[in-house]
Amino acid sequence: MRVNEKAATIYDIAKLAGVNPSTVSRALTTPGRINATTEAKVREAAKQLNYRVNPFARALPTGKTKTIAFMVADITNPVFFKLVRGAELAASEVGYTLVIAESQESSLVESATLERILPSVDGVILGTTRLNDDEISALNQQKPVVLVNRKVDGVSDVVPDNTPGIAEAVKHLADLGHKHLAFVAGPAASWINTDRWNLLMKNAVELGMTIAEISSNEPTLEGGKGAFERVRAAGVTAVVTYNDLMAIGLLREATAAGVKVPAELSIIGFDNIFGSDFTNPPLSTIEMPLQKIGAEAVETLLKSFVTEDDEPMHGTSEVTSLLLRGSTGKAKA
Amino acid sequence: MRVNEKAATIYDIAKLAGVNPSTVSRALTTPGRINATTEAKVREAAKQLNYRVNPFARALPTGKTKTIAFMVADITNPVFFKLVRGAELAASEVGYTLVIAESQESSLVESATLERILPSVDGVILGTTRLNDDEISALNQQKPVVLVNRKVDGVSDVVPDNTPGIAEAVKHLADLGHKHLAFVAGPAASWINTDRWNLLMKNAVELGMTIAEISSNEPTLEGGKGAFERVRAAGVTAVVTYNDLMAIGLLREATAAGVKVPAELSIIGFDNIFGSDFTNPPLSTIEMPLQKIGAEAVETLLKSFVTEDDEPMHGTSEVTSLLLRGSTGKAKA
DNA sequence: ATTTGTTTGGCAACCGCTTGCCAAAAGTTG
DNA sequence: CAACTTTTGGCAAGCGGTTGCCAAACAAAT
Repeated sequence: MRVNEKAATIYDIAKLAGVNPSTVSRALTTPGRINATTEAKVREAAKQLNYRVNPFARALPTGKTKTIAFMVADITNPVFFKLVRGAELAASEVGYTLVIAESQESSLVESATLERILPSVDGVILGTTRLNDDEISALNQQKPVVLVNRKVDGVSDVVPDNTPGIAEAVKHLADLGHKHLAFVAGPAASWINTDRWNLLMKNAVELGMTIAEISSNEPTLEGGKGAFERVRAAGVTAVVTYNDLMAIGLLREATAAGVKVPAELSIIGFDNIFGSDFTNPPLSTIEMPLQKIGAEAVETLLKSFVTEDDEPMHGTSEVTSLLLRGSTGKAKA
Repeated sequence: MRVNEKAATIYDIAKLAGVNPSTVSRALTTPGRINATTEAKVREAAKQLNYRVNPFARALPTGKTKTIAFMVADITNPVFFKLVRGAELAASEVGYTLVIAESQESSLVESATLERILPSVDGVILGTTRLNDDEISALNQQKPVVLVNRKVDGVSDVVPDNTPGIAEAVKHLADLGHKHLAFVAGPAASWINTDRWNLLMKNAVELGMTIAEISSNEPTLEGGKGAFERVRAAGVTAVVTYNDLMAIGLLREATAAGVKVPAELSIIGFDNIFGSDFTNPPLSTIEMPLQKIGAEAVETLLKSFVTEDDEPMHGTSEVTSLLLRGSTGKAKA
């Protein structure tokens, strides 16, 4: 079933066009280096033979693979879909191939996978990583690294600007008459968790509200569910969660416990993941421009391929914004 | 920031171990071909130099890339998550790398992407493809292809066995007293759409029910929403949709129109996608073993790499089953 | 001890493309 | 028209492995 005729090489083209293989190579890769008519002749021959460069043969002498690795902790986490799509689009647009790898939430698997994959990529994007700062720095010594939603000294990153979205959200809750908020936190070590909490706190205080941190939760449906009791205990009327998954877990637990959302409790999530509008009521959330972030991660990486100095780069922060649906309402009197 | 010492090669190892490079190559790749003590010496040297084969150098003479392409129409479609994960796991388990590519629902993009990626992979899995049968056959001439949820003559495939899930579902609806069903169909050209419809029809008729096909719908939220009016017009009490996305769209539209689910209308979807339990009521659905299907797709592809004959293979059908949640109920009297 | 068979490991060609170097050809300049 | 510069394209040496072929070394058999 497989056709056996081997793919055309530059030697075939050279023969057909009556030139040296090196001329073919140059005609195809260094426009201008070769006389225009010769180049045209070569291109014509290439087309005729349906030529396609062998990426491996090319990678050997150059060391450039035109491939980028995108590491995520869990492919099935909907947060990554748009991230991956943005990255994939940006990569394929410039002829790069994206290989996505899953660490299965394990730093061991992640290291092993990276180890295996590293020789065949030009750089790596760490979508979510289980690696610690030192391991990331070490990795960055070997191949360019771009971090998403995290910051490590000396390593490039792209993170969202949570400021506007959070300001809007807190303002919105204040306008609805809420006085006491809670933040259901995610992983303590997470840069973005800290950033969100700090901004939330700052904004809440500025508007004269109190805010409590419900800490140490798995960033999952279960984590949100498990935080419900503490949210109630905190006696707040509105809650912002670390992410949508937790918000949905919390929402369902609230409903199950007979607590009406948004009448008795307002909930705002983060990310606007797939399905966050399936809930009843649909979830209000602070949207992250995930696709743009994914795209920007590869752009940043691409830039680092050509840049000379080793200065880490920081993506121009993509802005978040509040997406109002049905899970917020007037504070219970 | 990048460390410059080049990676160790088999030549470095050869020098260190005092043998010929070819011996190193054989020691590392053909256990047994070389004297055990020599092999140990080589391995020791390799470890000492922290050697890692250059996959490109290896791919050049062998033509084997240890990479598989996984094509999907839309990365953000939740149906693919588990499919991709299953494939990724199965691939990395045997040292293969999976590159996922998105066709953006366009056969042009798909062809172009395939064109670009084909030289660097050993085979391709078509998760969902916009290619027509001829194009698929042509592709299959060049590199081994495995089709998911579709069948084309002469091409390997892995498809689920919809029989048990559908039998359960129809039985379940019959038990609830439903007499008149509808099937909200997906893409007419889809193998799996046809398969589902045929089975549904067969089962419904056997149990003495009527079933109407609401045809030609986009397999999306919108498609489901748009089918609502026709579902009502059909005067049925229960409906099975081509997939969960449509079921959710239909469910929401029904709710918006004041039609109670499941009291007035029972709904069953297909796939058990992420978020299908977020709805109110949570969606009952016929679950597909997507992760297993993904894994099996790569296993099938792997097998085709070693097999001599060109016979297409057909994955042992993974079985579907009914997942009952809250969207079905007694037929309205 | 001689013949025959089996291991073992070296040699060198090759996979397909890139690129530094160089000489021939063509173009400029005074 | 000589001297010099620029353009053009060929030559050949890699890039880092793999592998067919072969000879030396060793083992088994007569």
